[in-house]
Amino acid sequence: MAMANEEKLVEELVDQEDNFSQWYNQLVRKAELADYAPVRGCMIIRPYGYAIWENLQRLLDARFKETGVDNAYFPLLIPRSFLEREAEHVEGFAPEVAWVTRGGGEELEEPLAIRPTSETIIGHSFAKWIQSYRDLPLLINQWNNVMRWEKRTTLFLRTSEFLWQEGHTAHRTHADAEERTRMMLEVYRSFAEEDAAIPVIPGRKSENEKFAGALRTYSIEAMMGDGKALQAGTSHNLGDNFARGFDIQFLDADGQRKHCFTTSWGMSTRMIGSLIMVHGDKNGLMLPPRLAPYQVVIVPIWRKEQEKAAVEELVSRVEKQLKGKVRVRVDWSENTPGWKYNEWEMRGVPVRMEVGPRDVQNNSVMLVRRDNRVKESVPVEGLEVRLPQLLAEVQQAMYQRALQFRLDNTYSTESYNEFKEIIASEKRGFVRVKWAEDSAAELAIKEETKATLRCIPFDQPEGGIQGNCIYTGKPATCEAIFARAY
RNA sequence: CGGGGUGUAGCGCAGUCGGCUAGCGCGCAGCGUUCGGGACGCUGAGGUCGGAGGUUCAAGUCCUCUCACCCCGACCA
Repeated sequence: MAMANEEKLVEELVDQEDNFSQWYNQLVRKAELADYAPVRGCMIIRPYGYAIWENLQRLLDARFKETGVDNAYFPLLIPRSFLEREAEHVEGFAPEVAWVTRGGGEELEEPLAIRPTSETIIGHSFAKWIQSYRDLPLLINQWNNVMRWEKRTTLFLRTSEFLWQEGHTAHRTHADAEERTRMMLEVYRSFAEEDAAIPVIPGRKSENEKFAGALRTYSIEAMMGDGKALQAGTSHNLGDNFARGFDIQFLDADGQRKHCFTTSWGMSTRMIGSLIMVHGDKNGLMLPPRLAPYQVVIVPIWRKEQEKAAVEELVSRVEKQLKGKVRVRVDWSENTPGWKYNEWEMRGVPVRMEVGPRDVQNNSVMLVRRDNRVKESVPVEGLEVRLPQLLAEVQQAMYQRALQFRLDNTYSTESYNEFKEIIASEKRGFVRVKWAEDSAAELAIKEETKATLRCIPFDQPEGGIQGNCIYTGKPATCEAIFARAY
């Protein structure tokens, strides 16, 4: 008997519609993704949450390596003088840097910053490593932690310490740097859409929103389940700003000494927050199969001891059959089957496999999808074919569902009054408007509506823009997307 | 960092006008019956009442300070 998809079975979880942020916070903790730490603004990532991170790392790292990037590791502590070498950079990060001022019981001569990001200390190394145009491009990534002293924190979305990767590259020409910046944004886009099943809008950040010290910042923007926007990855073209600050020079083929052009790009544990808010529903998490720690949870069912023995035999046979093909977890705990169904749905496992006496009799198993609770009985022999197929279907359906949600909550308007109504409404959403790239107008809109310019999407109308800026009335130069953001 | 709120068992909470041995539900442990959508009975373990100081014969309860978390702002790839 199939249950209605709308039926809510996890009673303890508040409704998304009632209080989205409370739903989020409860879920992070009930699903055992993370916990609050004894240190203000920091979090403890629990094994289930960390397993998602490991899957993300593995898939994203492979995508980086396909583009020729190598991994390395740079120090946690950065000399103060380094941060000060790029004027905009220091100004942008100064308020949120944590400092080490004492060590070994003594005051340090030069305070050390706990890295908020590593452009500076990596720039210092790049200057030593790069001598010739033959040394370029230099393509480095590091998986690490960074610290930014945030005033207001939320698990995964904004914590004082967080895990991420930061890629740093150096190039011979500005065009090469720009190409790499866009290439890495495309890596993020494909990862988000194909692995995380999160549809995103790639685009360029406004001057106000760009990275401190960057020439240009690109980002992918995703819509969360409450209609708010979340920046899911960024890629910066740093021009020669940092190369000049750190003397990253090379001798070009023409015999001239020149400054490099550098880029940096990052994706963080915030992505896990994004997974929760994009895919989660009233019953809890819904994890895309490619990132789920367990793709299938087996729930054994039995009454009598002899039934249990037969079920055990079938379960172990299935486990062996799927080993190395599908990530499987068997729940042998003493909870009732119904309890397990709810528990693993809340924790977002994409497919549940029920194995009971009836299945033993038929030499089959019952598969149930997390996303729509559709059940199917599958013969054991076909499992290692059918299951990966089903997981791919779930992955695709999750992407489509998220995309449809974003489309349903994306608006286009030429009236600023309507713009304000949409942003102020319950569903929020993205608003796409004609725009003249005026920073003062952008700040005014933020002041008046709390909406920020998320990006100027790459996807622009063909044949240029007709009409005027929604705020200033000046001739529009592009279309821009505004939204309330996390 | 401003305004508001909350801190009592792992989680969620009650605790009246300051009063005697600090309670309830869930969870946890043991035993038994259950088991295809969050089963039940019995027995039991678990508390420096966020922390410090004060008032009092007496403080979970009143006062001061402090810390943490939540909500709203300001701030923030």
